[in-house]
Amino acid sequence: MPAVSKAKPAPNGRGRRAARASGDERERAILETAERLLEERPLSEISVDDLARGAGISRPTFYFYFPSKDAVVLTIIDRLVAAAADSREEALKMLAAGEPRAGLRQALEDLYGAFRSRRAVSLAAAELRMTNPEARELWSQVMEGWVADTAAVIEAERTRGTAPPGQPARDLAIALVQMNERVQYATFTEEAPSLDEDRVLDVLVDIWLRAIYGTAEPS
Amino acid sequence: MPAVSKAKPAPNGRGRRAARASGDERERAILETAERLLEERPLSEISVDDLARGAGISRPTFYFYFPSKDAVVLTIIDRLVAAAADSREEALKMLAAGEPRAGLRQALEDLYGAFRSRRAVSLAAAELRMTNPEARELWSQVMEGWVADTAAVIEAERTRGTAPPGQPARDLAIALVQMNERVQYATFTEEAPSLDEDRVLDVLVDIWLRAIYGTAEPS
DNA sequence: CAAGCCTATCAACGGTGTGTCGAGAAGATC
DNA sequence: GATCTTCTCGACACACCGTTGATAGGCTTG
Repeated sequence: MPAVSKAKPAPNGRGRRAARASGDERERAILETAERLLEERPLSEISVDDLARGAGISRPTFYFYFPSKDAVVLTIIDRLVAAAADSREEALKMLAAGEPRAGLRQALEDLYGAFRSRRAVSLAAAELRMTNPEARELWSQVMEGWVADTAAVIEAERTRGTAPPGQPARDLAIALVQMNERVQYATFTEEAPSLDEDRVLDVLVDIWLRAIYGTAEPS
Repeated sequence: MPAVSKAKPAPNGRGRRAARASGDERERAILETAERLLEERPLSEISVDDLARGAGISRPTFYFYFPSKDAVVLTIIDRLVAAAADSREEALKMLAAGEPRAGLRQALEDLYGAFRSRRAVSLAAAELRMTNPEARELWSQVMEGWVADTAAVIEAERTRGTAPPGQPARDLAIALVQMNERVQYATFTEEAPSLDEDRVLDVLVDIWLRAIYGTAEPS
């Protein structure tokens, strides 16, 4: 991969140029085309040519704006992730101050909503993660954020004496966060065994509560 | 796709011919090459040519034995799934008769082991699921099997009075089974936040027990 | 304003991978 | 030994990728 022209050292790390003037519109057109096409078919069935044509330019010109198809999708995912991070902060405030059940429900609901509202992008992220290390890294950071927050909440509840001891808080957090990811993904794709859109949060909240606050002493 | 010669109507539905004599060895060679290469790199970085050369034949000859790279991997996954299904039956016997904690632990351990012992194939299955409908369908059936069994166990425990009521048994089962899939996948790939090989079962068993047998009444 | 310099564009090329077609070789079977 | 079946591959057509080099317009700036 030869240098991406010299240019200014890209404000965003994603490798697309700074972009100015009319080129800005083109760049937006590419991103919008990508989002539009992702509503229709999976990432693997979208070519660079599709993106270029959709944005009204030729394939080589596409490469003037983005170094690859993956870079386009990563830019889109970046935005989704940023939006979801805001949701997370909101949710944590609510959780920190009070009622566990209501707070947790609100938190998981916001999170679910953030991805539900951009279903196609969420699915593309999962697809890209399979083949693209950068996407893997990005998603890792996202997961790590939620795990850290969740672990902190669990620790706090245990210290407060409202939650009983058990598995290490971080381990519990990892499993719960990963459960949410998988269950939500299944719901989005409506794959074979999956939870209904309107049941998924009830079930997840219940498991979180039992895992965090419950003790299981089967007779 | 023109008819696969006429031949006998393939014993297996996967679309490869019945194969006889020396062709049998070739077919095995292809499958073994695929498994070997999957230990080294992801499915997306293996070409039909790699498989052909690995089996000592040319690319066109490969197509005499399998209609595509995907078909090879599906055949391999088929076998893994069959082996795992055996594990499942074993595990259920143990669960049906007695101690929930020990039984459940044993069940999840067997399941984990079945996929752990063929880590590369398990990861390839996950990768293929993203792009191949047939792989998706196959995996769906696998998940459905475990969900059905798990739901049955939960129902039974509730009827026996050993487990309290709660979310519908099937919904609970779906979330738990999907959690296991995701958590185990993360452990296999050692991705960013993931559970240690030797902690993963402790954590999963604990969550299952709390989700099934526990009630959560946060103060 | 002419000379230079960025931004933006694309035709054409070379490369990799896929799947098919048609022409055979090699070994049974009649 | 003629024929059929199994098995093999060279050569092709196609799709997609990423790069090169040439060009055209705008915006400085001396």
